[in-house]
Amino acid sequence: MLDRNHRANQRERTLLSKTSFIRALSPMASSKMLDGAHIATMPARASIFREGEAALSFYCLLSGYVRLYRVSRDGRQADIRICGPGDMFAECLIYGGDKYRFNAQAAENVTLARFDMQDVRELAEQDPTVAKAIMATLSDHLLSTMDCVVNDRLHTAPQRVADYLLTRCATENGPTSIRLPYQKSLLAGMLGLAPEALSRAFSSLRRTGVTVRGRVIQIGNVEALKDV
Amino acid sequence: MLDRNHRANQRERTLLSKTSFIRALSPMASSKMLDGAHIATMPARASIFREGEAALSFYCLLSGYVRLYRVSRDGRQADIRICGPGDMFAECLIYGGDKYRFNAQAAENVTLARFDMQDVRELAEQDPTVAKAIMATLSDHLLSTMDCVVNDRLHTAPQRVADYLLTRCATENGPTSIRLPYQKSLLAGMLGLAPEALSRAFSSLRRTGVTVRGRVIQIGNVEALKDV
DNA sequence: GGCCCAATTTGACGTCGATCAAACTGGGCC
DNA sequence: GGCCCAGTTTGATCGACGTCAAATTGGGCC
Repeated sequence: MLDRNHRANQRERTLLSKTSFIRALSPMASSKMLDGAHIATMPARASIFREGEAALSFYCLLSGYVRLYRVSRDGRQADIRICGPGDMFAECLIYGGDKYRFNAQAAENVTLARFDMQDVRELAEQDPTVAKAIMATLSDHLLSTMDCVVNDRLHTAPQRVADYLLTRCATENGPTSIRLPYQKSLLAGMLGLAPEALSRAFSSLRRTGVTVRGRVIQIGNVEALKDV
Repeated sequence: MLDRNHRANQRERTLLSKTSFIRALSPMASSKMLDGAHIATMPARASIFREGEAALSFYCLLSGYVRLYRVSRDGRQADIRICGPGDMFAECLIYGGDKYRFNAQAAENVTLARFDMQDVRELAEQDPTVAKAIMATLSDHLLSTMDCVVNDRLHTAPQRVADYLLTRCATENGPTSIRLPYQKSLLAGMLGLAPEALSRAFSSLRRTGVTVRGRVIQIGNVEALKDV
């Protein structure tokens, strides 16, 4: 399951220190967290944990993308969140139950830091900056999951895609272009769409000046996307 | 907007003390929270706060139901969560930004306790039980919002209704009956359905032994609902 | 540069749920 | 008990998206 599994080396400590979670900690707490981190690399499609397993650790992603999803009785999958470099996941179980509530899978080769829940719980009791950082992360994830519900319920496929493109645009107006950091099928899942529906949404955005070639998306006019 | 607005009296302090949030606090923190609570009653349909307003307070509901929702550009509404007695809401803004991110509206006559965010932030720094209780609440809300996304994406209307009924069933098997605590249109919204779709879902569940008369739902066999 | 295979796109079709309009009902109130 | 009206149900229609199958493409690799 785990390719490698070791304590964080200097390079990995530096990467971790740049994440918003670790940066929010006091120097003392930060170094305790770094000392407690276990680093592992996993190949694409590997399972990180499964729904129902005992939730002993939570994770911080250093490189690659991870898919959090649940499976229905008839085998269909629904993505809950896609995590990228710097994102934490399963932190909702620090005070939220003792079993994982969804599956986590590497969407490509990934490097991740694993933290022991119990250790962090104890750290949070002693150092208020730890509790504060956890609360900030939980709030952030809660708000974006709420956004997800609202998007699903109010927007059509082309609108969700336009929204997504806007969040990843550097500029506020005019033409620009974006390179997707992952496969389209992953993007489809995070928008709650079948890959075919994403493809059709892109092609319906052609009239709005959006051109797709592989992972590169050309946007004729950012303003125009705002009123899809 | 606010009918009454006063400090919590004995009756209200008792109600508040029974909520899972307050019960998780140390005696000291608990009494500070109760002292800081402002009680208000509001009539059905009244707005409690709107998206974009400065987020100065969060709330704990003492009686009635509150709808959290967002409005799309073309005026359609999507419910994010329905809160009942004992539920907290807008607590995700304690460490999650300075503006409300959704609207809150009384679904019927409600009594609610208002807490000053800044006061509670300070309390959380001093007393770890406060931070712990906030984290537990945030985790709980995050997990149930994730459930909501998954339900929307994987289940049809009859399945969502069956799920809902199962969560509110006292018994594990055999026949039973349930009384909805609110209007069907509110239930429809929380399941992400139009009222018509909820009605049709109920009528499609008749073949599974579900009978509806007003707010009373008769269930022939709880087991049967599990494999809708 | 060409090959190859997985990823993506396109086409055809079915189903689910939104919407609008009209009929009905149940529960609060006198 | 009867009235009344908001809330709910029913009917008809439509658009959006999922699914399956087949065609196409792009990007990694030699």
